[in-house]
Amino acid sequence: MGTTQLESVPEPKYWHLKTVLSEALDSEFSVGEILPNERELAARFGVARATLRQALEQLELEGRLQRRRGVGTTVAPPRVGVAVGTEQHAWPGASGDVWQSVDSVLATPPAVVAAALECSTDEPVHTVRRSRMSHGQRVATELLYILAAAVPDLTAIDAPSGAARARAVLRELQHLTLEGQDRAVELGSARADDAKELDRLPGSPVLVVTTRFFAQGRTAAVSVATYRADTCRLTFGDPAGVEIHHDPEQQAS
Amino acid sequence: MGTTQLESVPEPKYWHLKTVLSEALDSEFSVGEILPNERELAARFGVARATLRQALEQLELEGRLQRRRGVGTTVAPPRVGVAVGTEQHAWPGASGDVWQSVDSVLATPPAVVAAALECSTDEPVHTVRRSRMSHGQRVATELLYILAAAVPDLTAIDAPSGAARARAVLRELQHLTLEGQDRAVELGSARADDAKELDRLPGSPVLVVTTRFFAQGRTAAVSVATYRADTCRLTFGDPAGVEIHHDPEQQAS
DNA sequence: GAGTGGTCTAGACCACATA
DNA sequence: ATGTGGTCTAGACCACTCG
Repeated sequence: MGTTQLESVPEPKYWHLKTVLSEALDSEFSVGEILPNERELAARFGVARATLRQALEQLELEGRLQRRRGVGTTVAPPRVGVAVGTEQHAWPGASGDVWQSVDSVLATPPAVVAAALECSTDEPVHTVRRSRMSHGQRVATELLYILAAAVPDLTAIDAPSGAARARAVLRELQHLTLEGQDRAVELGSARADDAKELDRLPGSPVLVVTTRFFAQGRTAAVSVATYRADTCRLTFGDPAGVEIHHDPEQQAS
Repeated sequence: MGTTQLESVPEPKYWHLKTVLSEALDSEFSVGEILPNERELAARFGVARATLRQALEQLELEGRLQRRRGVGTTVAPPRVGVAVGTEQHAWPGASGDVWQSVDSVLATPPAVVAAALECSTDEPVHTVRRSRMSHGQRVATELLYILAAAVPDLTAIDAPSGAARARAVLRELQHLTLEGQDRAVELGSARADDAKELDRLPGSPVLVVTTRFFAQGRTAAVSVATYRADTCRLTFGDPAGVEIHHDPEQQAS
């Protein structure tokens, strides 16, 4: 029989490509090194550029590559561990908080937030914008919604917005008794404004951490934090060493 | 001046499409409803199918749509909340555990796991495969690696593999004192085997939850759990109501 | 201005589910 | 057998960065 055993389950080209590239990254490239451009790589592997890009997209999703328009594709460093669960049972802005206040205004909440706060969409909330750095890079942005009714003394504040106002809101928050909190993580895609601040394109994958803070028998505040999914590994609970040399990313066995 | 103000920052077509579709989903479709097929939709919006697909991909990533080859595209139900942090400080397999054992073998660990376990790649580990259901759907698969040295009595077990063996391994584990644990969440793409079990295509986005268990002064076990990112919202900490009506997914403001 | 990645097109064929 | 989404191609142009 001249017919050799054909691939009974032919792997998609981009999948195979991804495997080959992944191995090449491990053995022939070092962190920060720049890869040949997409047209060159596609030609080298004998595929269309779109197919090559499909493989690159997955590798970027897994945190192996970093692509920047006008610059090129580089080998990404291992994901950084970012502690999310350590400030257990403390209000945002408590001492030791790693977030930096950017701005704050008093406004009505978007519908989704109003639902989480169990309030109507026309009840005023303080909206605080914060950002978080890690390893010299901005890794997350946050929108913090605080029921205006929960921090009544704040009406004395004059400034209508600004970082100083944000800090004043958070300072006021510390006087409340935190009765509990709640956290959820899910996949999302970056809104235009978050993307810009995180130096990513709109739509790039992010990990959305939603935290609800309970006080006075109700949900008093909600935080929606948006982390870069490509560069971050969120860590929880008992801290400790943060190693796992290279990250347990998935890949064809 | 005849020149009207042009869009100084022209939005990509697929981004605009995504916004339009997203609004249509909210107002004109109900959960489970099937959308027109891709060729039809592309024609209706006057774009190439590839462009339409780019929009659909993002909506699927955000959990708004579900696409199945040979079937069609349907409106996805809201993401289900899946508790991840409640069994705090208990071994896998303890009473109340929501995971179902599937199989177990004694083998040498992959390099990444060996690093997490701080052991060499030729030290034997029990590898237990488990899966997790929620709301009638399989939402996660897990590979649990347990240092063979940590459960020495197990050598008495005869069966070389199988679910019964898996349960025996976990039963043995309960005798150890759990000294602490460690958890991390990151984005990954489904390996071929996990994808099959989760009824997804290889490479689809998943949330990878890595848990390390400490006993006898070292890392005694490591769990790598793979959750469907499209359908799951991982919840942590103090449980409570799991509401947030529709999910704080990101989108063009 | 040259070179990069990002977007978009119009087609083709394939794998899969269903009737 | 038909219709669906998934893969792939070969081109074009655009937005961005940098020398």
